[in-house]
Amino acid sequence: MSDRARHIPEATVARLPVYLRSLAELVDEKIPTVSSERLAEMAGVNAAKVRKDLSYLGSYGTRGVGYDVEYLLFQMSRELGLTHDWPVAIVGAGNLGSALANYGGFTQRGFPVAALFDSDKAKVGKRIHGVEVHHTDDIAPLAEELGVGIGVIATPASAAQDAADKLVQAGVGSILNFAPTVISVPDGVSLRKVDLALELQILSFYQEHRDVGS
Amino acid sequence: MSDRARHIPEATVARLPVYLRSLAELVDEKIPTVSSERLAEMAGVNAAKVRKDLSYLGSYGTRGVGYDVEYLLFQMSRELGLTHDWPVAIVGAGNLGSALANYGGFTQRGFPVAALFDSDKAKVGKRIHGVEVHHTDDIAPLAEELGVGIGVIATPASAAQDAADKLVQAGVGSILNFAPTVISVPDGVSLRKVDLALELQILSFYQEHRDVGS
DNA sequence: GCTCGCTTGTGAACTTGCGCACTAGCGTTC
DNA sequence: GAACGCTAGTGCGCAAGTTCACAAGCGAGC
Repeated sequence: MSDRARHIPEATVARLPVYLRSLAELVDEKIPTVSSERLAEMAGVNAAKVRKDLSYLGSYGTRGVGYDVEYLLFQMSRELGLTHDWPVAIVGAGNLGSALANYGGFTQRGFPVAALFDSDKAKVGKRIHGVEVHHTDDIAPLAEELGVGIGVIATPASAAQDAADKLVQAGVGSILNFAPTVISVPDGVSLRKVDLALELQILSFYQEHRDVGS
Repeated sequence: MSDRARHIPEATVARLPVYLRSLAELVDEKIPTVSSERLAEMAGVNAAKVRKDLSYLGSYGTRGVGYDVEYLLFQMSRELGLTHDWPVAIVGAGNLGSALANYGGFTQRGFPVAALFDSDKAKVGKRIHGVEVHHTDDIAPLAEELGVGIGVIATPASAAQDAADKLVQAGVGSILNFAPTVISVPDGVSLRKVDLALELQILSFYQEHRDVGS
């Protein structure tokens, strides 16, 4: 119970932010306690799954009553590492990179854009949403100096692996990849991807194979 | 073998587009055949997994040789339903919706933007990237008329469920949700989500819990 | 035409994740 | 203060997915 080293399953980790958002909504509505059933409904999952997921964080519920919304919110924020900011570096200052830098919700949610990088020297020196664009050759020294832990890759596919390598070299431990390609990182570096075309193609499959029976 | 109704596991379906992209690269490089090992390396997965995944499509490989790149590419495109276009409707003509409509790669990959919808009457009638913005009240008749099978939700969280309901009512069978909220759809409708904040929070967790041991 | 190397296809063990169903235990009511 | 209703926490069987390891079988070379 007291050891912080409990291993939390990946599937659970991926759901925690969903619970977090639900809890934030409940706080807004000034609802003091919530049952696993209610939370499950809000998060679109099974109630038993909610209880099991939350039990990995500790025993924060009260039997017969439910979970204290604010307390659980705090504990979950702490577990997710959201009690402090995570400066991010964005590699690629094209359409997507600029859009991400301009998107205010980034900073607002505790992920301020600390630096922007591009390999195009014509873009270096410009400012996007108040953040200066640096050359990709300077990723390592700058990202390290700014304490960047999370890197975002918004380059074309062809430049993505190089960007990832440079981010890793800069000591970045987590990468979010928007480039439509597979990139590889050393063990110990977390990697997640967001790929629009891929999502649409998956939906295309299910659309193509819709139940012909009904 | 011959029955097309084989059930393909979800996890496999999600990987098919990755293989597809790898195959497209191989075609560009004029490489005629590929082994499961090579394909696995390109897709960033295990070779046995590649073979099992591909076996769900049929026996398209040749022992001792590998897979014929072009033939496999064709079969996979067919299975994914990518041999024809899938007109999509985008709900929400704000920052994200506009960006998506402007993003050419959409049409280019066989997912032309057939219609744009917004609940703001001031936006109705305007054209974005050549596509007229309609009112969300007209989703049902228009989407049906245009043969839209896939809907994209790019609204604020508060409007997302309503958008989903209207898309479903219009007969849309697949939805890609960009709104940072959980939405529910009836059985038989496919739903996938892309959530930036969620991805960053997941990375934040792993960043916060990085191995203190090494 | 036989042998040998190579690669697919797949049975089977194993791992992870899910969800039921039950127990533990808090708070309230009488 | 005893009994009851309600909800968290969890053990366990089941399902899905992954990986290993091997048999099947193609093609090249002699």
